[in-house]
Formats: sequence, structure tokens, C-alpha cells
Amino acid sequence: MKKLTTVYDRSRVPLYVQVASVMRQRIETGHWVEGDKISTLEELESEFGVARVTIRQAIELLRGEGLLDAQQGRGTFVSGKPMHNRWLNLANDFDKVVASIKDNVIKRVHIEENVAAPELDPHEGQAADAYTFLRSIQYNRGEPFSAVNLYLAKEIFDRDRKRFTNAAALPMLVEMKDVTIAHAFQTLTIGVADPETAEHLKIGLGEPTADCRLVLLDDKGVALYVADIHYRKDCFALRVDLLENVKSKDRSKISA
Amino acid sequence: MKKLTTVYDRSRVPLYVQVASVMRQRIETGHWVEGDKISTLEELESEFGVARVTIRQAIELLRGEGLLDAQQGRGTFVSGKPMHNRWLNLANDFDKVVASIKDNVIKRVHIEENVAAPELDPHEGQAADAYTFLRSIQYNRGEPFSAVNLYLAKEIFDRDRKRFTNAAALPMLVEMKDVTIAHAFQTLTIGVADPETAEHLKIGLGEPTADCRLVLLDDKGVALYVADIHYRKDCFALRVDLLENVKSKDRSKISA
DNA sequence: CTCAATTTGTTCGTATGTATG
DNA sequence: ACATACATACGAACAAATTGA
Repeated sequence: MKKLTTVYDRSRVPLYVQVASVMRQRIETGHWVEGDKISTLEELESEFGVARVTIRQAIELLRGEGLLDAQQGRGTFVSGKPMHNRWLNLANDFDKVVASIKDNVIKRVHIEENVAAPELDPHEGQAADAYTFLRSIQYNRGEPFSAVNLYLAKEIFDRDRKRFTNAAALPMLVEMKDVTIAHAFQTLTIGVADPETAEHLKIGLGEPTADCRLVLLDDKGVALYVADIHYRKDCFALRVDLLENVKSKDRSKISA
Repeated sequence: MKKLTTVYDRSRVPLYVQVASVMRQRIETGHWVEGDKISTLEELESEFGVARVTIRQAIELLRGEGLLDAQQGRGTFVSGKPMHNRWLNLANDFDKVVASIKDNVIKRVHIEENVAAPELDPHEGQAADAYTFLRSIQYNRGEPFSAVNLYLAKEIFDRDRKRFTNAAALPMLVEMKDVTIAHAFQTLTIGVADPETAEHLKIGLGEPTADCRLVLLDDKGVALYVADIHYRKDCFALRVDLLENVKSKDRSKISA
């Protein structure tokens, strides 16, 4: 009883769900490998400081996901890995971002014209006169992996309403000869899914997402393109070689 | 009852916690601004599709966090913002990473010599002969914001055991004249806190974290430094101007 | 083959939390 | 605030399957 209330001080998520999350991560990261026999119930009890039944509930949860297989008298075994959709590599140079978006399969789920300007941080430039709001879902192999809420300057949208309605906006914007993109601010944080996003990405309400905001400014500092992108956490990764810009490498090593 | 089981299909987190998560995010992102009167209970009921009491539980949870203030007969008001510790900007060029780590206050919580090599992906190079394992917590204004699990090649550690025990390892490694860092692979994903990490970061078990793996290879492709860093999600952000490397900017605009 | 040790599976009672209407 | 139903969590005892001596 004391345990129970103590635990709930930090997180009101059911204990067995918390335990299952940790176990799932261990499988995902390769700490527990497929075929391995994991610790006994008693060991897990004392490791997590919870009752036997709670451990069993967690195991049952993962059994339903095909990750664990408990066998009476023998032990509990790792029986699979979660689908690692970690194929998505968020690019961190502009060309790659544009290129990766170009090939995406998207579905527009909502368009609204003449909406209020999005809220912009001071460093994110000035708002344009008017915006069009476009919401789309991006798919890979039929599975949704990101939801995009885009504020596109009305002036840009009106240049080719039809194409902007049906295709990814960013490549089209970049191709416009008379538009100069002076800055492309990208901010990545961890957020949670609101009801709409959860529905579109087929995840639970309040589950974590990787939230990426992309703001494109023209040479006058006007925000032409303001996108809030919510990625499913399980298909998100960002991989970089910090030394791929040779200047950094040289500087750090030559000066040392 | 039908609603209940339907909702639980996707996430076994208590409904009112899910609802509270979404509300918290709305305040955090500025969608709901301090002083605002939020929707009435009835509107919220129908928006989330849950019972009145469930909404009130969510509000009560946020009231405890100082974010909402419900006043009988008047409505419910936003009374504060969550502490936005989003001061942490994960750097994405090597020099900045080194510089930012240099000033951190760290606390070593564990050191173990001659540990097994960390698991490395194929692209993450070859393991060194032996490693020393160091775990440390990084603090800002007395609050923990990240937990670091570092595998440092024994050969490197032994060069200055004392300093490596007490200070951040990365800057020291970079300063070694006869060590060449050929690659610095950084991978960022979203993970969950295991019991130890949760304890150190003072968050709930299974809560999401920003997980950053940093692998430094020497010119022979040996992994000298393998760090798994878990950031509290609420003090994590990654901000980049994708056009700061001029080459990208020029290419995309001149070719168009 | 039997026995004992190990390990998962099941059940009971109790208390509290969650969600509806 | 109440009545109702179900979920979560504990601890402990007992049952059933597997393994190896």
C-alpha cells in the first residue's frame, strides 16, 4: 500500500505499463536479444520493486505484442523485436530535407484559407499578410508516420492552388525562381499527440511524438512557410556525422 | 463503458492522464495562453469524448501543477506555464558540442573498469580492446537534465584517470594531440526512462526521454568514446538553421 | 523413474484508482 | 455526491510444467 502511493507520486501511468515500457525498450535497444531467457519473475519483482502479478501483467502486455513468450516451468523468452521503422532519418541540411519530402506519399486531410497567422517566436521572423492552412498525413508502406500542419503564405498558395492542394509544398516553394529562402529554422522537441494527431498517426492520445517545426523566411524576414510536423516516435531517428563539415574537423584537430 | 474499452485499445494510460497531457501541451505551446478562460466542461467533454468527472480529474491534475485554476461559476483559467527549461540546445556541429559540454556541472555516480564493449552498429566502427564505464548526471541550476552512460576506451581513460573521473571526458579527449577523431556519429531517438535513469532525472519510470548516442571513431575506425545520453524531454530542444552552411543555400537557390 | 529445485500459472482477499451516468 | 462496474496493485499461498541430478 505504501509502495503503491509512493510510485504514483511521479507518474500516474499504471505500474505494469511502466514496467512493460522499460522491457520493450530493452528489447528494442538489443539489451535483451531475441531467443534470450530473461530474468525470472522473482528477480524482476525485486528489480522493479513491484508484485509478481504486476510483472506478469507487463509480460502479458508484451506477449500480446509478440515480444515475449512465457513458458511454464522454463522461463520467459524474447520472441521478437518491435517493428523498427527507424528508417526515417530526419535530414539536417536543407537539400536533403527537400529531397526526402519530395518522394513522400501524402494525403491532404484539411485545407482552410485565410486563417490567422501562426504564432511565431521572435527569432522566427515576421508573419505574412495572410495564410492558408493545410493539414496532411505522410505515409510509408501504407502506414502513417507523420502529421503535418502547415501555414503557407496565401500569396504563395495562390500561385498554384491546385498543385499545392495535392502535392508536398516545400519542393514547390523551393523551385520558385523569384522566391529567396534566406533562413530555414528547424526546431525539434518532444511533444505529445493531441486527439487529431493521435487519430491520424494511429497512436494513443498523449503518447510522445517527435515534433519538428520548420520555418522558412524570405530575404525580408517574412515567414512564408511554417510547418509543425509530428512524427511517430517509433519511426523517428536523426543521424549525423558531426564531422562531415570538414571545417569543424580541421579546426578542432589542427588547433589542438 | 463502450467508450472506455474503445479508448483502452490504443493506450492503457488512464484517460484523465491522457487528457491532462494534451491540455498541458496546449499551455506549453502557447495554444492556451496564461489568463485565458478555457472551454467549458461540456465543450471539453464532447471534444475528448469522455465523462465530466474525467475532465475534472484532468483539470485537478493540472491545478496541482499550477497550470489551471477552476473557479466555480466563472470557468477554468490558465494560471501558469510549465517550467520551460528548453534552454538546452543540442548542438549539431562538433565544436559546439564540445564547448557546451565543457561548462556542464556533472556528478559521477558510477565508474567500472574493464567492462564488456558496448554494442555497436555496423556503421559505428570497431570496438576497442577494453573499456571503462562511467555514468554521470549533468545538472543545470541544481536540477538534473541528463544522464550519461559512457564507454571510454581503457587506453584513453588510463592516460589521466583522475581527471577523467572528475570532469567531462569529451573535451579532454579532443585536446589530446596524438588522438585523431575521424568521425563523430550522433544518433537521436525518443526512448523511455529505465529505473535508474528515472531515479537520476527525477522523472517517472517509462516516461519519454530524448536519447542521444555519440560515438567517436579514431582514424583507424576504433570507437574510443561511446556515450548514451538520456535528456529529460522538458529541457530538450534542437534548433538549427538549415541554411547556415552556405553551400546548401547557394546550391538550392542557384540551381533553381 | 523419481525427487527436488526452479520457474511460470492461478487464485484469494483486500484496498485503492478509474470511468460512467 | 452517489451508486455501479471494472482496473490496478499488493502479498501470499498453491498448482502445474520443466529440468537435471
